[in-house]
Amino acid sequence: MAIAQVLFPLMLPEPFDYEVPDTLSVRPGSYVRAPLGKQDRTGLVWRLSDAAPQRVLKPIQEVYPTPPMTETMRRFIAFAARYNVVAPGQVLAMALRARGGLQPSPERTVYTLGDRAPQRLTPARTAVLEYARTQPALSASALATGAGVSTGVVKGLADAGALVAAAEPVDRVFATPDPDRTGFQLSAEQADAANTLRQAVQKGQFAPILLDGVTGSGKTEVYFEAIAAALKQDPTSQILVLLPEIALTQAVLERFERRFGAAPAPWHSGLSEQQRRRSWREVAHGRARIIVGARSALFLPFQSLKLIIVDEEHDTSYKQEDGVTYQARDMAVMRAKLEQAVIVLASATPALETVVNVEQGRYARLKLSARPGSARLPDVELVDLRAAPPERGQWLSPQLRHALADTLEASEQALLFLNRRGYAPLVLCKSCGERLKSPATDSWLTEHRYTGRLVCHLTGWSMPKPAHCPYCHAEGSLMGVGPGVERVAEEVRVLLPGARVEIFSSDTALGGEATREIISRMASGDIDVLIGTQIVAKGHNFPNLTLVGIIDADSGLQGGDLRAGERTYQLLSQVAGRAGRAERPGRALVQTYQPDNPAMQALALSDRDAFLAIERDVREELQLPPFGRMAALILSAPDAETAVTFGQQIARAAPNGENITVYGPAPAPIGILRGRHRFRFLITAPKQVDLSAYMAAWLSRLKLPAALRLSADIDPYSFL
DNA sequence: AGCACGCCGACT
DNA sequence: GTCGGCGTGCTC
Repeated sequence: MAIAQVLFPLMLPEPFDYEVPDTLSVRPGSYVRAPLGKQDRTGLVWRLSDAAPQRVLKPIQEVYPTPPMTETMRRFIAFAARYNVVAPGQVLAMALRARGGLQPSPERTVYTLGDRAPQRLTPARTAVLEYARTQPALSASALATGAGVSTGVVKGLADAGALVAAAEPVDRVFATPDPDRTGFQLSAEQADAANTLRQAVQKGQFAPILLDGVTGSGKTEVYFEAIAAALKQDPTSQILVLLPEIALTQAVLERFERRFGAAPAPWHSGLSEQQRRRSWREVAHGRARIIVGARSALFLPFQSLKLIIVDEEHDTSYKQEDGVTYQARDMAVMRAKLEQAVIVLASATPALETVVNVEQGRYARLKLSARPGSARLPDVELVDLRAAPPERGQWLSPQLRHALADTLEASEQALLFLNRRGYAPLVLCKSCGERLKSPATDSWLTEHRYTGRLVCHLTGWSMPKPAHCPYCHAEGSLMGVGPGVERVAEEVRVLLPGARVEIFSSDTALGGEATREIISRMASGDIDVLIGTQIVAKGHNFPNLTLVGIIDADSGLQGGDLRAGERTYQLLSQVAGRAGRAERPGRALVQTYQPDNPAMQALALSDRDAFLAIERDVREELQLPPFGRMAALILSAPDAETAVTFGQQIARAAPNGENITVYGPAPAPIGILRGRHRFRFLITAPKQVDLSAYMAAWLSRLKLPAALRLSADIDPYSFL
């Protein structure tokens, strides 16, 4: 009797054994339904074995009609689980996040014109037949709505034989992309880079390549050629393009569609259940060729993955912090290695880790230096706020005010960047001094004037702005402190009464439609001053934009984050790069209280490499990543007291390791979240130490009450 | 993740 | 006396 070891998408320590009935064809990687406890659950056959069973086994109930998960993918799941110190089942859960994708598409009934005319023709019937003549096959309700009648008329015509019913899958297959459509006109430098990528793809081996190109140098056009090469190379090849969630816009998908004549399969958190199962099924069957998605797309069960693109590879949103903690860019490199695929990391401001990998010969580098046409990088000027601060209650320095007025005078556009949503990031009571915090979470409430609410940006909780202070009950004493985009907009409207001012943040641009509208109005010159958060940093091209103002360049430098300087540099240089993309020269004004900070100096000189060199030396000196390793252990408990008590116990259980240092427990950066108190340990070790194994050993020694939650974070991003 | 088992508070 | 709270542990 064959035994199948089935892995379930649950937090179980190992796969479970099942009997394989003779009637079923079960292979390693098969998706199966098997009884677990009271009910049947979906699992994955991890291995087959013919050892004698140690106990009476339950039989597998069903094998789903999906091609088995490849051996490579199963090895990737095992690797990701081990590396990130979670159960393999938890990683499998990420690979199976589409109920319904395992089954064939549901079908619906659609109607086309038949060859028989109905005996009796009423006006309603005529309307339906007329409408059906001009349309492809439609459902009864679509036909009825289109013709302005009820579905009964459609049914009647079908019964009479005037309409013919046919079954059609609800989830359509994705159209095959065409690599031979004319691509973009490439410059010599771009064509060189595209050629190198093409050759790497044709070799069919693991090859990590940094595509290092300044903003506007055409990285996308270049990696499109690598995609075209992979499509041509092999009719089954699949290509994964990872984008930061915020960059996954309709406009980006349309760009793929223009180049390849077919829309790619999308994968991100905003998909509907139907779209999700469609993408999942088509990927698992190997039919979807190009998949464009956010970080979680990395865990899709590809059949034949030949090329991975990680666009904006430095972007911190590749670091997943909720649930299973992982760095999608790093996991993508490992996946490419297992798949023997090419991986392209694209960025104008690559992460230090990536640059060091290039330096040490592990990654190749392709450089794109020029902006096509006559466009130049903007001149960046630092505005020293210590010397010329804005007036009280204002956020624009005199220098930036003048520049704004000049820009509008010249009929050009300006962009003001402030990475703070809402009106004011802090609300306090003038009378008792209390700061308003989110319930059960240690985070300030942000005032939003547009909606009149106080919002917690961490949990999404909100309430209308109260008339009385909730603590001392003074009336009208609540005051918003500090700037948000709404307040800056208010200031600009006073300064430039005639200007057309618009706010662009995730609050004002929730739907894809609103986002597109604001971008197209900016592009066509219908907005004079756009005030935006991080959302404006990504890839929009505004030809008449000549002034970028950065309101608070220092905001990213606070907080205990070893990458704070790097991140600030990356974000600000990306925002500054929005200015002057067409023929007009651009100018960026950076307001800062720390003009001597290396990140600010590098911005002013547009000298990324000098900045990275300094940053690199500091990290090497202190043996920080990527020269040393770090991990965090996060403990969360319903109250601070238990957290502290068990924190001591956990600290005592830390295994000894040569050169491994354990710091903590200390309150975590987000000390209280959703009513849970969080503490954390920080672990540092030399590069060669296997910190994942160390963390796993530590966790396995602990037996704690279920109310406590403990999770490891390998290569943590924020710490202190 | 479900689901059952089990041991302490307020109800017919 | 029981109904039921959710803490703990098991599922091949």
